[in-house]
Amino acid sequence: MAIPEQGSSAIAGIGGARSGDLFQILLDGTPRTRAELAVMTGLARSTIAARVDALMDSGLVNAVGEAASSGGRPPSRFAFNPAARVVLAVDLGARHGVIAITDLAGSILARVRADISIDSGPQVVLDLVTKTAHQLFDSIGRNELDLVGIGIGLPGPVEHTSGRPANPPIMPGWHDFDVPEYVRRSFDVPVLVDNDVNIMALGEQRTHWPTHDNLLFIKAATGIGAGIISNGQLQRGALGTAGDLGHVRVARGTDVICRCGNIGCLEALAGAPAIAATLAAQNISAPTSEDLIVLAEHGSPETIAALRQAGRDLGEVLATCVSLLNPSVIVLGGSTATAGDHLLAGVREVVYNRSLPLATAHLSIAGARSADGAGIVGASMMVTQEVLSAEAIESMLVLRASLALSTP
Amino acid sequence: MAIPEQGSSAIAGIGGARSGDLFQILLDGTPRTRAELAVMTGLARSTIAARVDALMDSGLVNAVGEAASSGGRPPSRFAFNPAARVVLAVDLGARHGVIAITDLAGSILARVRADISIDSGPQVVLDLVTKTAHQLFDSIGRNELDLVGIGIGLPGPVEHTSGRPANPPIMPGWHDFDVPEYVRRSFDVPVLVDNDVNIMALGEQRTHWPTHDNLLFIKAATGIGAGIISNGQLQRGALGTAGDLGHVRVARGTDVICRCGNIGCLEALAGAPAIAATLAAQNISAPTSEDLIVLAEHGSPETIAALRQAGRDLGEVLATCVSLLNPSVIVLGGSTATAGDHLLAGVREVVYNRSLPLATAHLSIAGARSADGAGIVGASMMVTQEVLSAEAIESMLVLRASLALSTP
DNA sequence: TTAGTTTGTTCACCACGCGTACAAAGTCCG
DNA sequence: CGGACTTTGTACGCGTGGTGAACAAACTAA
Repeated sequence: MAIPEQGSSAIAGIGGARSGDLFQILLDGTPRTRAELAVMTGLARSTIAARVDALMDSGLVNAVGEAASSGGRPPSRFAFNPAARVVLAVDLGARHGVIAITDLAGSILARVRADISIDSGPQVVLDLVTKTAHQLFDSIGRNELDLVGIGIGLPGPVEHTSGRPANPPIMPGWHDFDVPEYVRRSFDVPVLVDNDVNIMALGEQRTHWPTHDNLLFIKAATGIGAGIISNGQLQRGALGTAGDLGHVRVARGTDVICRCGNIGCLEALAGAPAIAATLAAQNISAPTSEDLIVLAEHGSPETIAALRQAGRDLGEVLATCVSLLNPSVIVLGGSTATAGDHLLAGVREVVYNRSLPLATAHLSIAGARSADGAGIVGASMMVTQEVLSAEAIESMLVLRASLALSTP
Repeated sequence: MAIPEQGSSAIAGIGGARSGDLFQILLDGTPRTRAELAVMTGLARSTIAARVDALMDSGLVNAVGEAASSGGRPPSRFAFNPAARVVLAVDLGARHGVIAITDLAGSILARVRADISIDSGPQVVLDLVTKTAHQLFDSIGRNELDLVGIGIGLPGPVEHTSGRPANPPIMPGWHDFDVPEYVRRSFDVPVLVDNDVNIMALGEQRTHWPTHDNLLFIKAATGIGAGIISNGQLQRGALGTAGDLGHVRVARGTDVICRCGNIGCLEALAGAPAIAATLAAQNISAPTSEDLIVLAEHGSPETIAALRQAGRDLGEVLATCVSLLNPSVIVLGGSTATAGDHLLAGVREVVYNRSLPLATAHLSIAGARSADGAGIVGASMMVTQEVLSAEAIESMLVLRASLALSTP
């Protein structure tokens, strides 16, 4: 005998769970049956059926075989289909950039690394990006109409809401340039722009630390910057320059002059050029970050010592950050962090010594896990987070429905 | 001739703006007409009328006279009625606490300052709080049924989601005590608990800096702590200990031992006891913060110098915080900040010198404006923010409607 | 006073979602 | 192997909520 479903319809519709909300449940990728979705949402089975149909029509949800029967007719299962659409993810550095097409789960379908000088100015750089993007679409034989959005990471401060760089030091000509507007001339989809460190932080958090809502990502290379995720959200500050740790003063370096004109800046002590200079003074040549990595791998004592000291300097600043933000993880990325675990060791040494036990008891300090491409994944995530939101899905489905009506 | 209202009903209901959402618009206090609300929400005038009626029935919205006619029947106007319900706001310090009843806008209707030793333990303290609360209700002659929630600020780290203090150093017996559960035995309403600094930060931001979404509040007294508002939201960190700046190392104090066992802590240099000790070494007695304020007002050069130096030490730490968080305001509160503008001057001196121009160009550093009671207002705001949310209002109205049906 | 305008209220219509009924497709047991 | 049972999937009547139009009320302007 079938159990009568649900009671009073006086409170019907209060939940207000629409197709978009249903989709949010499926976003984790787990295949689910209609019945499971019904109990999760509290909606009637008939309603779920209609919603699932709409989502299947759009392609965003796929049937993925049947589940085991529990004594009756075996239910079919449905899951989010990340392959339904694609995202264009762009990570631009000072001298080169990575342009990639990913699916909706952030998996890279195609990628190209190109030599791009960011100082050629926005038009030149972005034209090259869009041209490369068209080629990528050709190479994987995918329709450009499947593109739902573009995410771009830039090596400087960006006002994320408007997508305009704000006084970027190494990006002449980019100040206040309307990146989304320009890119949308080539691809008419949402264009989201952010600082490259923020994007890497997002990529690391979403892929490797999903249970940690308070993560501090550090990129240590030529410059030193931080991406802050608090309460699960990227924190960008008032002008989008949050995380700019390069020019924080460190006690040790009272006599070191930084390129910013101040003395004792973290970057002037622990930035990649500073480490190279330290080694040069000991007659060790390591002009590039690759050199540094090789030296560290071969166990050069001077290199290891220099990296460890850089880690201590960085750790001094991070100890303050830990007290202020109380993160549960610090992730160290960037070329300097990749050269063995020496930087990491220096950071750990100082942070665990300096901070209160309460703040460090549950604090992990780890190296970045997405060796390369954290930026790409983060750029893709930034887009999907916005484009796959309940509201966005909802309006997309409504649009499709009205189109279907007008062309029967 | 009347203009036909609205078009296709195919997209009807997509907005999903219910009574709760309507109420959010009215929350700013501005009186509005039904017609204005209709264009703002996009809902039909008839729908607005029903929603407004429901809100008026609940008392949360009041008619506030008529607006000027624009050639036809003059419209009546409606506005949020903060007097409809009350909030119990409690701000507990180490040696005394303030207990107040506020309206829904945070205006204080009645308040009492009581001598409470926080180290008497949670039961004793909270019993006194609830007893005092009952008396306050009597004194203003208001029904306790009008109470919608209780906000409590405690002088130590609190896990806000559960309302349990986490290893608070100066609150023996409070660790992991379920404050909401205990208080709810006396008043069966939502009980929200947070760190006192967080609450003060919230109060300052909501009352005096509503346009600044990135605010850093500093309380400088015996201890030194920060409340972080980023992106309009309080940031509490992984364990609720974010903002614990007291034990960050400052370069100057390499030989000062702090009570935490470490050396060079900010608190050991710039905390109120440290300032008192500096003055005592110069044969100036200022054991309490009131003494300090009097001395500063009378222009004692030693006092001013000590405060200014404390400001510089604090500024050194805040310079790092500015680089990390990129706030648009830093607000200095607490007894030390109240003793003239000397602490403020020291902070400004160092922060503006140390930080990059980009971060400080639009940065204000100001003294707290709610001389007293920022904690109370913040505690009240914390409650209203939750209790007046769209969802909360929605379910309250639904509840009222069903009660009205059952008792005709 | 009268025409015109805008607000406030009532009411029929319509779409959406719910719950029920029933067919379809399995499992389990004799 | 077939019938009893269980669970999924689909079709359909019904109630609710929101809309838009019609109309009454209240005021301005000529």
